[in-house]
Amino acid sequence: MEHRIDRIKKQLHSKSYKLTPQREATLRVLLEREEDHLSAEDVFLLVKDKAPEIGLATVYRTLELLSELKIVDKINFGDGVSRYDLRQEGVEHFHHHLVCMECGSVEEIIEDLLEDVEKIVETDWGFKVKDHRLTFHGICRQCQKEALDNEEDSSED
Amino acid sequence: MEHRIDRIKKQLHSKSYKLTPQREATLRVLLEREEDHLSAEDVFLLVKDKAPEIGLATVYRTLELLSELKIVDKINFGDGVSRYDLRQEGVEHFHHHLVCMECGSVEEIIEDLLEDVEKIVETDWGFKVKDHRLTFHGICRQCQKEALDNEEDSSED
DNA sequence: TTTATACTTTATAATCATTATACTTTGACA
DNA sequence: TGTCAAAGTATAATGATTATAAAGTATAAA
Repeated sequence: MEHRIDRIKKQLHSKSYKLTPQREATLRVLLEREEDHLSAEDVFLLVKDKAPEIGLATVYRTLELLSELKIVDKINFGDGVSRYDLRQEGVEHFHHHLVCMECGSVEEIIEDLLEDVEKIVETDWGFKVKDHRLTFHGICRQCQKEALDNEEDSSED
Repeated sequence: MEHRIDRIKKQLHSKSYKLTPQREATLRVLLEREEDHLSAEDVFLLVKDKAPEIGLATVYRTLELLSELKIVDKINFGDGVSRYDLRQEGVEHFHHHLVCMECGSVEEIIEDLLEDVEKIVETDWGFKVKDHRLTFHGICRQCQKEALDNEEDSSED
């Protein structure tokens, strides 16, 4: 983890930003909860454990900064809150999400499934793609299973 | 246009909703500005011209209703406002968008580019896809052209 | 034509995420 | 040590959306 923080520190310095204790605390939270999709509020509460004197606005500013530098991705699943997601190292594109309409869980897909689609867009529409956001809405494996189980139950009475 | 309104009226009735004058006025605005991506506020202001007595909350509720019935799509480009987009008739899936990072223009792609990708998601992740949202961020044809022109200008001095 | 019932709409207030403001603190460097 | 700019804090303000309460409206039975 120290390694990644160091790397990010360098990224900040290269744009003449500093890695202040507050920013570091925020980063550590994001690193520790990498698999989650935390809202600004979530991040704030978790950072508060490490650095209780931090303000909400600072967390917002830090997340905004990290987002500008493409260290995190700011995503929006349409539930009214922005969520912040650490970008995989070395992966230059936005990853995809599977949002379950039943339980609200979010899975990630790291691999790029869109290379072919991007080619089509670039040639057919003359649009130079820089980034993409792809979200599937549907039913996750777990919820499909549960739906099936319930069906079996109800057919037994 | 009357034809489409009639069709939508039937869709509403089939779920026992009524096409009230307010709902009709809202729909007409959406039909007239089909190529735009209007926010609730935009729709409100435009509907006010037709039916000045309408309230903002009614517009929100109408858009929410139309969205539930899949007559419009509620989209979010991350600018803090939801936008509402009439769904093409007979097209059962969400369409895609090309958002220009330079001029902010939004182009639409109606064709489904994701059939293959969805198959992969369903088989590899066991995720039953119901809908998808795909947005590309990049530079539109027009802005690419302008950038090129400027480059030529500056190389002339 | 009344009356009952269930929807709709309106206006306004409330909510909630996010941002702006007005200080205060910190830390590098002269 | 003193100065200055970047960062941070607390709090207020903003702006999109939603909830609420009161009033209106259509429909169908009496």
